[in-house]
Amino acid sequence: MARRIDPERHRARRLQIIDAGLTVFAHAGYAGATTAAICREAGIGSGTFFHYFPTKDSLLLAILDEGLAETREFFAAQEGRADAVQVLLDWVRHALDDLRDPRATGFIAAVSGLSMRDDVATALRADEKATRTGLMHWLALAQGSGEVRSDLSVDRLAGWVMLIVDGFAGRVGGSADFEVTAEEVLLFEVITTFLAGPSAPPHRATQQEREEDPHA
Amino acid sequence: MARRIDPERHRARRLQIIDAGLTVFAHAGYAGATTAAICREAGIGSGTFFHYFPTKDSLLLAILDEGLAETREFFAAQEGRADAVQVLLDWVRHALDDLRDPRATGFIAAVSGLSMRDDVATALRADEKATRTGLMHWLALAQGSGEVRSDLSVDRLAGWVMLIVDGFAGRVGGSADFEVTAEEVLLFEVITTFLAGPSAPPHRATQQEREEDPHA
Amino acid sequence: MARRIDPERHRARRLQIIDAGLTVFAHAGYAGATTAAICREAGIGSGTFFHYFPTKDSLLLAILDEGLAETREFFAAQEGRADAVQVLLDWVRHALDDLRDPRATGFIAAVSGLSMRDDVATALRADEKATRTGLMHWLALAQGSGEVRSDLSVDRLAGWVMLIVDGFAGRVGGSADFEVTAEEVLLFEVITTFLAGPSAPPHRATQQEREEDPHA
Amino acid sequence: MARRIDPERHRARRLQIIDAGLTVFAHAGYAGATTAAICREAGIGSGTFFHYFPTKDSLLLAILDEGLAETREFFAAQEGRADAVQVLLDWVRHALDDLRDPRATGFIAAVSGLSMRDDVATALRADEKATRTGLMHWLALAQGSGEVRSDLSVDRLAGWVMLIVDGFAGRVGGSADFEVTAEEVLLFEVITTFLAGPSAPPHRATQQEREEDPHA
DNA sequence: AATGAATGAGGATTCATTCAT
DNA sequence: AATGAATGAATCCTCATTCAT
Repeated sequence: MARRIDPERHRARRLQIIDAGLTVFAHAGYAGATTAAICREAGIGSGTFFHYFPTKDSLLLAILDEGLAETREFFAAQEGRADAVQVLLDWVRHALDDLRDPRATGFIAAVSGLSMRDDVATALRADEKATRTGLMHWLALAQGSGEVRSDLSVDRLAGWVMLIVDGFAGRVGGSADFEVTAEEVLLFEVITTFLAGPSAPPHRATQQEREEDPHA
Repeated sequence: MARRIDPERHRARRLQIIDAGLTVFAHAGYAGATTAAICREAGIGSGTFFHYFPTKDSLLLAILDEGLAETREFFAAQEGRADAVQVLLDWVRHALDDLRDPRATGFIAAVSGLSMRDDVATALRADEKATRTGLMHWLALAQGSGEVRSDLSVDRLAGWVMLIVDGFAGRVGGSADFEVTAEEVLLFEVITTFLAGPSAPPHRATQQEREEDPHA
Repeated sequence: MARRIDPERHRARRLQIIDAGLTVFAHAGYAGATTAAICREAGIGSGTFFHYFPTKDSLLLAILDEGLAETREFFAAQEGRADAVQVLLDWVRHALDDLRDPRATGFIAAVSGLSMRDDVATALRADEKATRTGLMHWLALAQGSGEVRSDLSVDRLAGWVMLIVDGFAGRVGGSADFEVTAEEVLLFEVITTFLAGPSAPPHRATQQEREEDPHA
Repeated sequence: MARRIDPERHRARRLQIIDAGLTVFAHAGYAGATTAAICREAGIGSGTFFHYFPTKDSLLLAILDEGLAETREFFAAQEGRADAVQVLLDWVRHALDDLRDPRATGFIAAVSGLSMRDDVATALRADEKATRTGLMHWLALAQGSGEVRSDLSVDRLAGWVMLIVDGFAGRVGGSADFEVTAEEVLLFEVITTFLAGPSAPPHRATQQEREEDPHA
């Protein structure tokens, strides 16, 4: 009787290799990550690797795809919420959670060194578009309720929020003394201030409220 | 009349190779940049390349050194100025000018993929430290004159200014529709707002208000 | 009621794989024929393949053995015939029929590229020896009845008949515009002429002339 | 002062590698010929090999090209001759000389196993077309002078002469006891008889003359 | 018997680097 | 100083074969 194909097992192995790839890419960079090292990390033979991924490149793209899927899942999970601004901040929190995986920044750095490659660029664009689209939806709502500045298009707002978060991610990877937990407060301040816009700084208002609140 | 070694000529050739390296690294990434391609770009033979740089790595480090030197030159040129805040903004302008070289973002991306390597990390840290030190000097002055928020250390302020500028640089490289010239206004807004801090709205209009309403 | 091993079924599967091997070897050459491709062609899993043949090599040798068996069958079927020359020509016809299988020439070409391997060389020699032996028998009879030239040994005659047929087979595979059906007439002419020998023109027209002009 | 590019040296090295390739392909077949073995045979490092030939395939094609060039040279050297039939027989002699290189038949066998590959097929077709064209020229002349049968087109005649020579070449490689020198007489007989055609066997005439001559 | 996931030896190819000229 | 031919270590990948189910 034929051995049944077990999709569970296949998917598990695949994720195991993806995880190993993430680890080794993050530690050694893409070029420095030999398939042998990835196999060692995954605890498999080289043949098995190529049984699951036709090329080393395809593993990279699979990881990027996984990231895209995660992004989509995040936004799909927010559907139906009413507090647009909180969704935006939750996305930032979500991004920060990713950054707590010590491999994240290394991987991001490794991939950014490959952005001249068409396949990588396409995958990166897909991820960034999914994020941008997701953010724009809530930014539009927040603009509608007056919680977010209206002097900039939602597209531009989304881009700038991502810009700030990306810059933050770069620091996390770059400086050893830049800790997510220690710096996240400031991140929220900067983003909130930015979204409030020049004429009605919300963060300041919030702080004032706080100062006034204790007496209440 | 034996021809003496001409240091001028030597330095010119060296710069020529550095320039070619910058171009090819930016276009192809570090691993994708073969020494052969760099030689072609520089219009020299491979032997000549290794006459000037012992290894491909050393060329990369030389480029990074060049960047460090430029950073130091910038700050050296500001010495003696009295308008601290303007110096800070001039540094941002200076960084933006660098980004107008189309190779800049590609090179930055290429290098960030190598940050796990000790030699590269050291060079990057040196550059970032020079910048940070330079900024901190003027931030301290600006704090002293009350033009910059004092709730954060100059170290942290410097880090965050760099964070924002780095995030900006990442966008310039990443999205084709993110133009330096179109977006720089917003960059200045974000940085100015950040430096002003939550309690002091930085926007010009806001600043004018401040000047008019110092007693409040 | 334990299922007994079914030799019929086993033999059928074996032939199915042999047939697939012939097809794929012919299309892709020996090295280019992956066991995976053969399995696909045969509609079986790789495990099944190695259940029937211990190695890819052994499949090749089995195909060659099959050819040898066929050769032997052919000559066994001729036993007892009296018309030696016709048997020889029937063998040519038989060889031509083989060539009508479009896979034949591809397979022959593939195998000839392996003739430096001892096992293949041995198998090829066995086939060629069976053919040669078969032909020699009838050539000897034909020589005895004066229908075939006697200035050459039967061994040499057999070799040359095979040489011509092999050359013909090579053309069938090599040129798209060399059709078996169109060219076989000439093949019979050349072989007949060769077997008749220099002193006895074999072509019918020529023979008629001869009969009419015996004094010349 | 720059090292001068020495085209002589380059061509010599190239031929050296081609020669080694011919040897190893003939001995081991194409797939069995590792680039390492070719380099060992040529006495060079693997890097040098790929300095002269971008791929192992390209070496094979270069060898085939060399064969094509040789074919063209042969026919170019015959230009202006008046004895068409002798030119044809000289071509056969030329082909036999090639076969005296013990590597020739092995190489031919190796290549015929690759004829399903487009690049190889194209190269083989080019060689065969050059030969065919060359032969057709002299066959036409010989037909004009009545020395060669006219019941077949020159195209077909050329194909059949090549068929017979190819069959001969196959035997040289296949059987250890098929010696060029011992068998070439018969080759000339078969070809001459074939070209004379059924109605006027020229070889027979010649033999009759011989038989009559001794008495003269 | 049948399957296909897992394996790893083997091989083509790349490319930084050396060195004779 | 300048060159580019020569080098070989290092790496990705293929594919015949094994084996647990």
